[in-house]
Amino acid sequence: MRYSHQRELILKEVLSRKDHPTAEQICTSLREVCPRLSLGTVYRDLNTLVEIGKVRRVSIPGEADRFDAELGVHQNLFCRKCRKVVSLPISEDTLHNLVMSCPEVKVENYYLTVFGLCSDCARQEG
Amino acid sequence: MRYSHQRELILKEVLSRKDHPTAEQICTSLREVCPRLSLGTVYRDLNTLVEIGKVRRVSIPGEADRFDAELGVHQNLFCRKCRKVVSLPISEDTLHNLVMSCPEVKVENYYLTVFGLCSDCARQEG
DNA sequence: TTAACTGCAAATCTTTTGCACAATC
DNA sequence: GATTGTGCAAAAGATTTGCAGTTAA
Repeated sequence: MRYSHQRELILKEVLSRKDHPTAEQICTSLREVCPRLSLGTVYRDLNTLVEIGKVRRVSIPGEADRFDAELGVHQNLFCRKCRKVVSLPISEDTLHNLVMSCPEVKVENYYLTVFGLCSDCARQEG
Repeated sequence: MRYSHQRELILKEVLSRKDHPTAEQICTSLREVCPRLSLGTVYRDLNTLVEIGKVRRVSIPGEADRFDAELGVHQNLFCRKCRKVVSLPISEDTLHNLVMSCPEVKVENYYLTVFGLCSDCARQEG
């Protein structure tokens, strides 16, 4: 793989944001600095970055994929009210053991998506 | 809500299958007995059935949604080789406690999707 | 120079929707 | 008879892809 200006920009953007942006949001942001950037390129580069493990994809049923660079220990909550994705401190060990304990099948990866209200919205609703 | 022949057919089809079919697969099957059945209706009815809790939606990133009627204790594995969805015996209690233990946020629902190889494919690959 | 990367637009795939008609209550 | 549900086709939304041109090695 060789160097690409666009791919670097995209990686830097994902690294610098904490709001789990979509491909479209990343593209819109970056067009301020790279006006010709195309959405197709953003998708292509994000796929590459996910493959090489520099970026993580967060899929939410019925929504556009989000991307983040927090490769650490956490899973995500999708807020039904403000539609934000927030990180969730869930014991990776416990989850890992739970998933890996399944007999017969070969687990390679897993995804926990939690729905509900983020702390801000939960406070508001009481 | 009033009775509908199509909705009943769709529910019966989902109940009778164990292979987590997509809306398209359900539609194709049912056309043998109801040739005019439209895909739009299948989607509409499946959404209704999910809302009233008779059917469960299984979302897999990048794939069409699957539907099943197993409302019991289990989560799903998506096989990367044969692309089948199989049920997974995971301790619902442990998972529930794990998810519900998150502070501040209000968890309403959650989804564990596991990727890897189903038992058949795992055996083949060794 | 040549293979990988990009922009652009068109294509693909899944799901939803508008509307006129049909079925249910 | 009033609504709800359906079929059909078109639309919408997200993502991929083909191709011709550009760029990094």
